Amino acid sequence: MSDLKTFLSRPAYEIAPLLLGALLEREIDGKIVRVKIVETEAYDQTDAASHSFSGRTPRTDIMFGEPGHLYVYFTYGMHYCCNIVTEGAGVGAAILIRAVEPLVGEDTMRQWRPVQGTALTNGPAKLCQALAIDRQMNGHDLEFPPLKLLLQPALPVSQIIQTTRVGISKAKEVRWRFYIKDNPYVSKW
DNA sequence: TGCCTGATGTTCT
DNA sequence: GAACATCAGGCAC
Repeated sequence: MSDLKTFLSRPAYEIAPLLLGALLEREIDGKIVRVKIVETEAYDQTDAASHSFSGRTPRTDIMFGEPGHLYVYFTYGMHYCCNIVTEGAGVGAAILIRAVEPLVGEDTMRQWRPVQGTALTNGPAKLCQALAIDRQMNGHDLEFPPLKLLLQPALPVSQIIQTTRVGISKAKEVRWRFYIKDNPYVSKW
């Protein structure tokens, strides 16, 4: 198993803070876009707010698969959100990418999402639009183009804030949301 | 500045 | 048929 998949073969709530600062490299129409992950949320099957809580279905099949793949779902009739699958095959766990910071190719991202300022990527559905991620990317292996996850050294604990999650109706008390302190791209919700 | 609501499709009960 | 891991725009203050 690759280093990336070995790294991700642990509980989602352990990995979620470690993914802060990691990079995503996306290739769109031959152009490279690189962003830094600044906000994550962990979900697993013991968690009533998780898609995998009620068992494996055709929709959540990816979450129960091999770690290191992308789980893209469609929600509220208009939005995509993307998750990184963690733990082992058969365990329904994933980490929602809630916000990223543009590093390279911001112009390309604004072609897909023509807005000003941090609204480009400061929410889970927004970053999917800016990175041109949709259902066709569901199940993609993050070791390969056109979307790669590049791990970085863990951030100092003093830079990481841990809170309850947002935008959910169940299991609100679970403190599995992590974000980088003082980063302007962290979502306001 | 902050609350409220409409848009809209997929999934599961 | 209802719920939903959202967002943007409108209106009140």
